[in-house]
Amino acid sequence: MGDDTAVREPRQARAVERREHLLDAAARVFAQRGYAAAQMDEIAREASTSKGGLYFHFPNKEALIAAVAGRAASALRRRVTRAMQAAGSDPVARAEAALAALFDTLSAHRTLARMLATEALSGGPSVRDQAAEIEDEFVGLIAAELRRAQDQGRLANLSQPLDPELTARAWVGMARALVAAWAAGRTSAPLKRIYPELRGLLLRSAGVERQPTQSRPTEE
Amino acid sequence: MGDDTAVREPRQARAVERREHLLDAAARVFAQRGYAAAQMDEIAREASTSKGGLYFHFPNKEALIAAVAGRAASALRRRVTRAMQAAGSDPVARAEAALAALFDTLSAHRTLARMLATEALSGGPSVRDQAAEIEDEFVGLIAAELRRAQDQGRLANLSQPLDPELTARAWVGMARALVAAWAAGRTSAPLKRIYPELRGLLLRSAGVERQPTQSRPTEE
DNA sequence: AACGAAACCGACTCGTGCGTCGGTTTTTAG
DNA sequence: CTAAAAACCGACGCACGAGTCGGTTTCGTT
Repeated sequence: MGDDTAVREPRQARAVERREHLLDAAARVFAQRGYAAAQMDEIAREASTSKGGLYFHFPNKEALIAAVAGRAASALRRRVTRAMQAAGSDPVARAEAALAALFDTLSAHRTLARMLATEALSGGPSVRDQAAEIEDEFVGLIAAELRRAQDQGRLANLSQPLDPELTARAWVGMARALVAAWAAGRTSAPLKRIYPELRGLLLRSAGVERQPTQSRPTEE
Repeated sequence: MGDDTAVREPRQARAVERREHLLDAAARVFAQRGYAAAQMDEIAREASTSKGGLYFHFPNKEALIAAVAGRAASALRRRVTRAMQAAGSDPVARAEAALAALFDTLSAHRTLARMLATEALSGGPSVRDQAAEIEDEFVGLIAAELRRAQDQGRLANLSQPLDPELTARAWVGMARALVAAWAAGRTSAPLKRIYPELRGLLLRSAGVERQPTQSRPTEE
């Protein structure tokens, strides 16, 4: 009787796997059509299952997109925190690494980019809030590093010391705007050219002196 | 028989006025509820009229929001170009004035802010495109000034000269992000503190040397 | 005043798509 | 092998809200 806990794993494992499969399909459809236009029927079809099967795993459309967004958020969180760790202890390097990770995660998955940059806004208020929370989390992360950088005197002495949170928000806004423009195909610049330039804008805007050694756009 | 054209003006004038009235109501409702959730019935009620009356002036919901957005866009355009003219011929001052005008127009009318910053994205593709076009127009305006500034050697000599369009996009992105955060109440900073700081971020990011004299946040 | 056109009204139609539910298949336990 | 639970199926019900339409009122013209 030692197999007490492991015994029912097959059930659970299958269920989890299935759920994941459904989320993948949902993510694709949401990304392509947007929240409102995405139909539960189509998502089911995309996952080669039926509406009933879909509704067995998720109580409604709202919950489904929330789950999709949640999963995307944690993937992003994982990548970003990893990049920050890899960047060592220099706060400027860490902040920049976070932004870089955000930037190329978004640009790698248009799916995710559309979710967070545009589509997230069209879902019900709950989704909107969720997206805002994710963004806030990042802003907080970056703001903390900026604060440390400030304390260590890594930023230029400005007439008035800059507000780390506000600056972090602006940074994220810049990144978002550039990714969005690129994703929508409204800029001619190729991605490779965009990031280095963004990096320069970011660092200069905060008055960083002695830039950290360029960390390549986090290849992976 | 010289009164040929002017004769039916009373009719026209009333019609225009009425149309304007309807657009006001629609703008309020769209701003509060968002495109999808706004109901034609409610808009009609808000304008103290009926659905029939509303549909007499606009063929459908899509056209209505397009008209609202179009009107907002031209108001914004008017303000921005006026601010730029008032700023004289210095390209840096002009670019900054444009941003400032954008910023405080948005912050003065949460209505408009929500339209352009968030809600515009949830309407059908046609509205999304319209919003993107408006943004592109601004980006172009600012990019042109940045280019001139560059030619006049007003920007720091960077390792690689910066792309004006990309920079302009980033600027708009920053402004949008800060206004959005403020409008959603997710930042503690009051508006008065936000703009000066944003201004600093903008100018530093582009490596502006010899900043123009501070143009007050375009009071009007 | 009398007529026609413009403007307005609101009950109704109708497409759409979310969520339900009785039933079927698949999986697991004994 | 058998039974029960889990997982899945897809036709249907139903609410919702855009847009229609026949009728009414308001306005300008003669």
